[in-house]
Amino acid sequence: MKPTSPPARDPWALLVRLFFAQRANLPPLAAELQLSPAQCHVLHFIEPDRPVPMGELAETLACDASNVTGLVDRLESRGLVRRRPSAGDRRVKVLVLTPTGSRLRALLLDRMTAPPAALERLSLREQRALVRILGRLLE
Amino acid sequence: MKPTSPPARDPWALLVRLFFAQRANLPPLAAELQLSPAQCHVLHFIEPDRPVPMGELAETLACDASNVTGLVDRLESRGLVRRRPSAGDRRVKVLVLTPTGSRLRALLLDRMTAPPAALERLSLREQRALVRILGRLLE
DNA sequence: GCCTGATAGTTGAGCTTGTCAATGATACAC
DNA sequence: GTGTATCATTGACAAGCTCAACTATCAGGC
Repeated sequence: MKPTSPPARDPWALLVRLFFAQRANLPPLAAELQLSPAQCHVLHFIEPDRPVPMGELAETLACDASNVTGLVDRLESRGLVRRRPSAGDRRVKVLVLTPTGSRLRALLLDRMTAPPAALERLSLREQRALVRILGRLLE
Repeated sequence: MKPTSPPARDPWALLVRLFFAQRANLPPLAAELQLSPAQCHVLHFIEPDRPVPMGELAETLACDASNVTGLVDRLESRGLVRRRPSAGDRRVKVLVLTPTGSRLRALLLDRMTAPPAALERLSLREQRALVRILGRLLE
């Protein structure tokens, strides 16, 4: 007895299931690149040539600022990221990728966006529809 | 210059972006239910009336078995989960939800599957197409 | 100029998450 | 039976994470 389905609930429930099913892929991928999952998130968020204030990173990761300190400490000690003073505000430090970090990030993104086999089974028409719909979700 | 797009790569890249954009929602939701994100994953995976061997949980979470031990220890001490001996194999222990755990899980799923506003903006036609395509991805 | 209050990042304590190596109990093949 | 593989646990330890306290800086009013 479910005459009227709640609006937009079914597609989202499916997406959540897809998230969880896909979630297990990150740990092995991270291990392959000698990173932790958390470090992958940081690296993923810092685009080359777009310095990111540490506070913005904490907000994006939905975690405490002091956590970002340690996270960045470890990435910096491995030469993947550098802290630099911000031009306008001397309290903030912005994060930039080193060349090594930039290369590792490219590798990470490449691996992460390798589509699972199930996607290949979709017809071209379905793939295009999916791109269009997801584009609207992300805008 | 990208005349031919690699097959199935674009839709997956979009899905990955959606994963990351949505990822930040779990920590606050978990905190609201007095759980950690990891505990949410465990609770999410144990369906009521479907006992799960601990080893299967470790595999699904892509983590070490000893990690599951601690995770379950804390959930069990809070009365959300119980360990029970397996009928067929006396080495394995299966996990079952307590009534409390079952209620909390239902609450969690309800909150998790509350669709973000962006989904409401899709037309009914698009929502149906999304359901159909995602269903094929998950089968 | 000088308070006052807010903000960015760090530090230290303490818990949880996660790994690895070793262990005890059980299953299974021979 | 004996040997070997498997399941869960334990202990040691690194990393992730939060909270409270602290320093340095900013921004507003006077």
